[in-house]
Amino acid sequence: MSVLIKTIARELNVSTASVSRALNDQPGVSEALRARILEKAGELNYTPHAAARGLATSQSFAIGFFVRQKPDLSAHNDPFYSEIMHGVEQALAQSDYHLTVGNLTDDIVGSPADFRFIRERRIDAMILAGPDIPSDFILAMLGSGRPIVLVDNALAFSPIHAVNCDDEGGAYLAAQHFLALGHTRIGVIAGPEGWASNRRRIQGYQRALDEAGLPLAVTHSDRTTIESGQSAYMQLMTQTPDLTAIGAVNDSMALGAMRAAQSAGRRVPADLSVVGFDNIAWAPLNDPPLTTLDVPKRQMGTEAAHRLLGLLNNAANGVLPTNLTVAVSLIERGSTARVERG
Amino acid sequence: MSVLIKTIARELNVSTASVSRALNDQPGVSEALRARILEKAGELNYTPHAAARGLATSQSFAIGFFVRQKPDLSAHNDPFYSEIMHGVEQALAQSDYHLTVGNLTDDIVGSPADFRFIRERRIDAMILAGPDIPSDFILAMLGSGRPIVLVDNALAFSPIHAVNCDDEGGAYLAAQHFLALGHTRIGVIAGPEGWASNRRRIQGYQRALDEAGLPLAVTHSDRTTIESGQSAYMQLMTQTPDLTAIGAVNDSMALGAMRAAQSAGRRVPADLSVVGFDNIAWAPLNDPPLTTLDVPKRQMGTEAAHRLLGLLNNAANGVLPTNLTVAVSLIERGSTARVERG
DNA sequence: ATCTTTAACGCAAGCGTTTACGAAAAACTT
DNA sequence: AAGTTTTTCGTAAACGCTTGCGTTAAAGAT
Repeated sequence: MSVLIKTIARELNVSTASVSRALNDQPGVSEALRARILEKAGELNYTPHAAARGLATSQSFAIGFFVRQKPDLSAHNDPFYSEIMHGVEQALAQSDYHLTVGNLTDDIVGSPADFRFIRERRIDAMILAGPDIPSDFILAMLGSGRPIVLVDNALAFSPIHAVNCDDEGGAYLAAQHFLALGHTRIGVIAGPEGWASNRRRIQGYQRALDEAGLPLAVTHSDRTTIESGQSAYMQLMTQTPDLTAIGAVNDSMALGAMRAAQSAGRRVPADLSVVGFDNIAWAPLNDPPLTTLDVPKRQMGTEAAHRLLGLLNNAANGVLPTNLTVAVSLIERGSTARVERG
Repeated sequence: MSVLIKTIARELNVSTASVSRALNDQPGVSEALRARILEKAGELNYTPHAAARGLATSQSFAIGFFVRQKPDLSAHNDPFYSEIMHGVEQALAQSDYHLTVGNLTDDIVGSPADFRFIRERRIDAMILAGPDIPSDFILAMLGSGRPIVLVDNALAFSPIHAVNCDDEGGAYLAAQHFLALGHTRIGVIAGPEGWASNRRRIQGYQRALDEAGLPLAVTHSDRTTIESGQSAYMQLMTQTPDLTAIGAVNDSMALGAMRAAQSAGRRVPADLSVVGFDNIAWAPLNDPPLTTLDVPKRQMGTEAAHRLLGLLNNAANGVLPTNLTVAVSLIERGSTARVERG
């Protein structure tokens, strides 16, 4: 019926042990035998049985990609994590591992102890994505001993592998862009103060303006949706009506702010420049197309996967946790312009 | 160390066979024993070892979600399949199965014979998503004997389970909407003639206009992007300049057409009504917000998953292939209006 | 030519389940 | 009360692979 290791062994009159060793490039087989085995395996079109191998080695050769979707995020329904996942999948395609996915629901983060993927040993390692994963949960997962890398998240106190984008640097870039266009009265629209990425993005703006000796007006909102962008705009403008440039902490808020400005009679970019963050899919489709910061989601995925594979190979000698931040780049489009003189 | 079936057996002084039977609700254990075993299992926090179980039963308890991304589709970068995947994942969360994902690259569809997920028995069943999967490949997968359901695809000649949206009905709805608004000169912008869903959508428009005794102008394009929407608009308008309503075969093309119309000085919806198809994420964000047909992606995913689970359970008595088409609904937004009189 | 080291290979015992099959006990027959 | 059926449970053999250990053969050292 199906061709097993013992099929090859029988046909070649060798032991299954030798076949196994040959197939896995392990020492203990002469080159001559190895060659014969490999050839026969190809000829018979042999494929290892994943479960059997898994049972013997207590590995699953599966990597879990688990994301925690904020309700907010599904609102601006952005293929952010999908893109990252594609990156992961792409990187894994070269390897022996395959990808299994899951959603970190409230139930799961609530009681990490019965996270089935771990308990049933269905994965060898995992990627945890999303800013809203409780650190308790992360620590619990860490306790399972499996390699983990965080994406779009990080632990403040405990060392762990993580890949994030350069929030601070990106925001700094945006601020520089404003300054280069001659803006001097600049504001930023942000989400909840608690989110780390939010804070870093604000800091980026702050640093640039500090360097230029200019003030920065900041408004917080409790969400990061289009609607909250609109209301944040109102609030910001009543405080500091003379702003000529607004940076938002993400594209949704930027879009909201733009809309609010437009319906208040201000033209973008003639009267007001605005830049977003993330470069979500419809940023270029807006009217005017949104200037924003592109975060290389795909690359973040492949980076995370490569790190994981590295950990899996050197599982013995613990690689020390690295915190990778990938660079973001400014995409100049139609929503920013040189400030009107006067 | 870790708690196994034999741990429970030893503690209770019974055989591992009984424990296994009790845990899987199989006959052959008295209710009394079953209860004791279940209790002890809970107490010890026992979890089955997936690989071992898989080896014994030759099942993996994994379901594959494989999508073929058209280059086109990644262009309008729409979380279409991600949404479907979420639906699948959600439905599977209740079951014993978990989800593993993969991309159907050219390599894979090119040589189905070495699709590792199948060969290494890593999955019990699969969902194949995307209109561009060659039927050769689908047939090859079918040959593996595993349950399969197609999403956003269907085989013309061979019976197979599939879930699609009601392309024809949706288009009919859109046409009705135009008619109700008083439009009489209506056109449609479509992609490649070869695509089945394209054809069905055109047919929907056609049927409604036939019933109303009105003509329908159709333009094809070789892609379905924003750009091709723009050029298709030009083409359509040179042929039939007096159109007051345009239906597009998807939202990207609709947006392209709208943009082209606007830059040609026509106001939407005052001078021209347009409706899309799919209700992609940025449809409501456009200016004006795009009237379109919402296809319930999430639901398509859960339906597909439920079908698969059904097949998995009745694997013995072959369920006859069903072709489910889910209803789409018209979302009226700002891009359509009553035709100007005169 | 003998002794020691090293490499090549086979044997067999796992890995943690499930599941025929058979034995013993319990439940019905008449 | 003895035979028959049914239920309950245990024994042991898979499932397909990996790997520690022992044996034999090859190679090196003296």
